[in-house]
Amino acid sequence: MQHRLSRREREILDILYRHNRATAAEIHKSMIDPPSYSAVRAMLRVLEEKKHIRHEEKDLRYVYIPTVPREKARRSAIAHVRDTFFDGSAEQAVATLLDVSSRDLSPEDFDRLAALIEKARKEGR
Amino acid sequence: MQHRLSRREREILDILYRHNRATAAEIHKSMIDPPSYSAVRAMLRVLEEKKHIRHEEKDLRYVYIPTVPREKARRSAIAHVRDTFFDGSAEQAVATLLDVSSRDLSPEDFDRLAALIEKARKEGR
DNA sequence: CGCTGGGTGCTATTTTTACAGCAGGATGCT
DNA sequence: AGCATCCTGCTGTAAAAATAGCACCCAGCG
Repeated sequence: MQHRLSRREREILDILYRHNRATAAEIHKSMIDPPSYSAVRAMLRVLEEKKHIRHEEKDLRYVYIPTVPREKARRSAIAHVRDTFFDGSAEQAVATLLDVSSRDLSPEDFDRLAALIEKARKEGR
Repeated sequence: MQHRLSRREREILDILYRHNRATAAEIHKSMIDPPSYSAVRAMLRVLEEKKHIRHEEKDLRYVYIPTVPREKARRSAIAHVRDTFFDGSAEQAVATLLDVSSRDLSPEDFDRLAALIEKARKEGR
């Protein structure tokens, strides 16, 4: 389902997940190597037809929103990365995640992470 | 660059990252809703032209390998998920990762995870 | 040897994607 | 009112992707 997305469709959807919601103009601005504005709008129409997104009207313009809620999408995205690149090992995935993110983490972040582990440990029982 | 991949190309590349290396037949078998074998082979040729994969010859058949090493691909994949779905927060990403994986984690895994955090904390200084 | 079962290389075709352009409607200046 | 601006809706089309179908090659076997 999610796998049926074309390159641009995935790009647009990723932008929507980053922004939570966005107008056609915002999406256009966020695209890398963006096509014309009208091309973006055409894709939005297709994405909507395929039920990947929907829109609401806000101040006379459309605001687009993914139909699959972010919470659900993020879970499957991270599980997919874990399984594709880390042989299903959450541990390895965390290791890489920490490594890639290390320069942005404060001591407090580490405290919170440690607490997270303990929480998961207890809940796991 | 990585973003220029079409739907099937990404699918094939993901399979290659899961398997590390694979023959056309193995890839074909691993695809969801697979097209004909020859269709897969055509895509492999295109992927190779575009330098996303290369092949080695093993026992008279081709074994395909991603040109971008797994280690590098996994780092950018996980950073991408973190940024797209978790507002760049490694902490949130770890939380979801643990949640999604919790039923597969042993007490020893939690020990290792805790150790991982401490290690990252020290290295971060 | 002659056939069969894999594999490869190449090519042709259909379907999808990616894209741009234009008409039309509301708003808000000036 | 007239004009510019920003939006939507629709349509056409070039390019790329997805796919199938050969022809050919080589190894193994009866």
